Amino acid sequence: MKASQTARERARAELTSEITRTARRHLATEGAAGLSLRAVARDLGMASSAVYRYFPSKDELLTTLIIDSYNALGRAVEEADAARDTSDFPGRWRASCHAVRDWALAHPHEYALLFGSPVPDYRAPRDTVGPASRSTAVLARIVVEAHRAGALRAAERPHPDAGPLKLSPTVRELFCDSPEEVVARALSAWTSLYGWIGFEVFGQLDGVLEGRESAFSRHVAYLADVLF
Amino acid sequence: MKASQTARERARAELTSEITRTARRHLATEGAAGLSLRAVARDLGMASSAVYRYFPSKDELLTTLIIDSYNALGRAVEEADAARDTSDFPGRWRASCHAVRDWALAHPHEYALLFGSPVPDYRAPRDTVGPASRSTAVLARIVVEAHRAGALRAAERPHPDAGPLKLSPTVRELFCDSPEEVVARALSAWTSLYGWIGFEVFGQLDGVLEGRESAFSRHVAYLADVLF
DNA sequence: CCATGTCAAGAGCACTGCTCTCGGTTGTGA
DNA sequence: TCACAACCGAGAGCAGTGCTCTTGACATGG
Repeated sequence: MKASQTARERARAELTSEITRTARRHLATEGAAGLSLRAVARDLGMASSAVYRYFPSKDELLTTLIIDSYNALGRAVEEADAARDTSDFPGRWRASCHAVRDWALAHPHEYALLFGSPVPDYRAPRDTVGPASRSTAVLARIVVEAHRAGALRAAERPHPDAGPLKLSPTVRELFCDSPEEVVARALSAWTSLYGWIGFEVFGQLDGVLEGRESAFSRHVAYLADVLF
Repeated sequence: MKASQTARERARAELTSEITRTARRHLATEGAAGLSLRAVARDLGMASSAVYRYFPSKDELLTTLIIDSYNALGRAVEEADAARDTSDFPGRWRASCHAVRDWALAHPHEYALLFGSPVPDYRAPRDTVGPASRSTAVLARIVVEAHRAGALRAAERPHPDAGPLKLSPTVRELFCDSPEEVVARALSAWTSLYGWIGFEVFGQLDGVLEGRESAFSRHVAYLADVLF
């Protein structure tokens, strides 16, 4: 019952992963907009219609690519964070930020797929939210643990003209019992991180400055100053 | 010689602007990827091939749309800045930041065209760099003038582990004789501003928090703290 | 008044996502 | 063992895209 079904299903799983693999290769070279089901099928030596046996639509294929990319980014950040001493919160912060940037620069098209202009007529299904929050969860954890260890100055300097934050339950859970000021500063730093990286990946910094590595380090240090 | 040619040329100019107008409408509703020359021609009741008399390629049409969008954003920011008292540097900063955000939220597809994932196989011609820097120039001017007026604390707190910035001549000119620390902090704030706005426009903040207006104000205030 | 240059339109090419049908294979329950 | 059902690949086809080339109509200027 197992091996018998496996004959077919193994071939199916094989071909499915083969499709995603070549699709990922196309995505990395041509970009999301240039990803063509027909081209993928052509590379695999099969009819374009056959691909639809494995992915009911291009969006479905895109979804698995998105999930894979989120996981790849998440893993990279998790590893960078884990490589540092647990109590070295600024070091963990810097390492995680650089991990995001390194991954983004190494996989610009995947980064564009995750954080760039949304693909038209594509609605991200529920399956993506888990992997999507993986890298962000690392950054949030660093902030929360730093706050618990008393290594965070953020909470001590609440901003005067600050209205209350209306956070979603998910985010509130991510930050546990951290005070609002901490969450607000973390949100600010989070978006700022991706602002720089996005500009760098999308070429907005192209004619602006060289030596981006050290300039980015400075940026991350400023963000850390807001937090730690 | 003038009026005679004008008969033809006026018709040509008329149709050209008519094309860009409907193209801009399509862009605003469908997005850059959904912009179709054939659809524009259909809306105008003419053959698709006729459009190519006015724009040699889709990229060319896209370029004028990009320039228009950059100018619209630039004008919005310039007006917001001009509406404030010249010496109220934090106020000008806040107003300009909010102007960028307001324009972006009002024109999400145009924003995506300017700051989102680059359009595949599209290379921005030189004509775009002028309008592109317009909105950024406003922010830079605020920082420079604040520094000259001695209203900038940024220069007083240079960052310890900071390598030298290798700026392009254009940017160096934009910031005149401002010290490196000021430029670095301005760069950081600039990217952070667009990081938040990009996340908001592209839906990254969708399930994260409500009351974005006040949360954004807080973000801008943090950025101001880094600068002023 | 006629040659010249401009223009819109149509056909056509190569490409896309996607659907449907037609055989062929494979797996399974009777 | 055999038949039936499920699955699978290939091909044709539809509607759409950007873009090119040719054709015929029109206005303009010498």
